[in-house]
Amino acid sequence: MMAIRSPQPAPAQNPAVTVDVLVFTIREDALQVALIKRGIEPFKGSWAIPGGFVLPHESLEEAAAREVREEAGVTDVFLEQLYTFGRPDRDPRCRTITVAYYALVPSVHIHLSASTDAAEASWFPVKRLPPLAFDHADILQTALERLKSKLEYSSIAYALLPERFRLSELQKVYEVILDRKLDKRNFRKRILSLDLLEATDQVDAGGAHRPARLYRFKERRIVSFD
Amino acid sequence: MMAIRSPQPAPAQNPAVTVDVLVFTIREDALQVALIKRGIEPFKGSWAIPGGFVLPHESLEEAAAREVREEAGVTDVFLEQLYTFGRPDRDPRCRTITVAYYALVPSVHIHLSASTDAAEASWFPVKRLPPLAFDHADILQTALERLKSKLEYSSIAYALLPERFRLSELQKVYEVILDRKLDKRNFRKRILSLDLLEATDQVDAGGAHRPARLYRFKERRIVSFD
DNA sequence: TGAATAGTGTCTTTCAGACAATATGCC
DNA sequence: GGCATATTGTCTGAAAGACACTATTCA
Repeated sequence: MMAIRSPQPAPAQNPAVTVDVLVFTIREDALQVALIKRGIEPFKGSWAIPGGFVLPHESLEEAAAREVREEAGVTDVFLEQLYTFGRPDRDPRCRTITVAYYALVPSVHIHLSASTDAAEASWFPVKRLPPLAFDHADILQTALERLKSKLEYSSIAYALLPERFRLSELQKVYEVILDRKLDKRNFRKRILSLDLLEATDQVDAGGAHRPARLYRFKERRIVSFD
Repeated sequence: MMAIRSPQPAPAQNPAVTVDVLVFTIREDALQVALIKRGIEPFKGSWAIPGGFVLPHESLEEAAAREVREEAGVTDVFLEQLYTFGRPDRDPRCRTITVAYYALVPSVHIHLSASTDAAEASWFPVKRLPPLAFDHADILQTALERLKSKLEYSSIAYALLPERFRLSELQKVYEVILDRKLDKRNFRKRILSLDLLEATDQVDAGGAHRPARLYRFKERRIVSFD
């Protein structure tokens, strides 16, 4: 069976396409996200997820990686496409479709840079966010859900930690993302049984207490379990 | 700390944005996908995933729903965004970014329609696909992985079945998507323990054998378990 | 009565979760 | 020796997976 439908012509003007990147890290025992304060209208003075146009020669992922590099000065970070947001009215200026990515950077000193159309850049704990521009609150919510669910069945946590870490640091990553306390014995039993980690022969240079053994991920890449 | 980076200006011309939709159904005990035979260059004569431009006034999801309606003549189907594909060279004509969706339609007679730039539309079992245009083989692969994983932890199977169905039909849905046989007793025990189904007082009008009880989903919407 | 599918129970293993005491290094 | 964190095991309940026979209807 065959029928003819009316064609949809190419629109007179294409929508603008941007890539927005949520850069997450763990700081001060909290999950934090990098935001910029907008220096131009619309939403001048509001905080927003950093992003920019996709250039003609680059892929979406390359555009996202460039954004992370410009924003946080880091390369080789975990970067994954999140979702594409395209409500017709999401940008009052013109039709804009944004492909959102999220990046995970290790909890070390990350130097945020403000871009030209941003007055300021800063980390915010995801539990204490300022009002966000555009539909960025939706995007952030989507990212937090993805992060929680991926943490449960994959090894993404490696991307938030330095190469060597204490098991208690790894547990803290799980706790701040899942937003609940975990039992130490059960956590260690489960995480070690996954066979993703190996103990190193080093211990940390901690404080006035028993030093902890340092572990590392056997592979510093995403592995799914379950 | 603050640094100034060079701005990325808006590109002289925006990329084209399309929505492609993988329409899946179960036919002849196989997972099948609707494809169109391209009537125009490039890839004239190749099979492709149906799609089209996003119109100025519609959201991405509305564009995808319109595509399903035009292609398969059905509304109210399960529809979910899959992934956005944007390799710079994926369309030889011009920079084109496609937001891929997938739809699940019940295994009843679906009347496929060819659009104007398609010579023909047809169902293909996903295990016997023709060569596909553009990067559509990648898109299909991504969809199959998503479908398998969502089947395991959500109730999407409802969208592939009529309102009332035999448990053996439901099991078949799982088997053809996961591409492996399942044990009948374990399958029934597990699926019934999820408390998503309810038995109706009807049995099917089957053949020369004991009739099967018909079940239905308590809620015809996606529910996640695990 | 034979063909075809429907329908059902037990056992074993694995995993998750509740739960508390001892060990070690540093000051 | 006191403090702060590290490290470790048992029990219980739930769920997954292996596995085979009886029931029912129709031709």
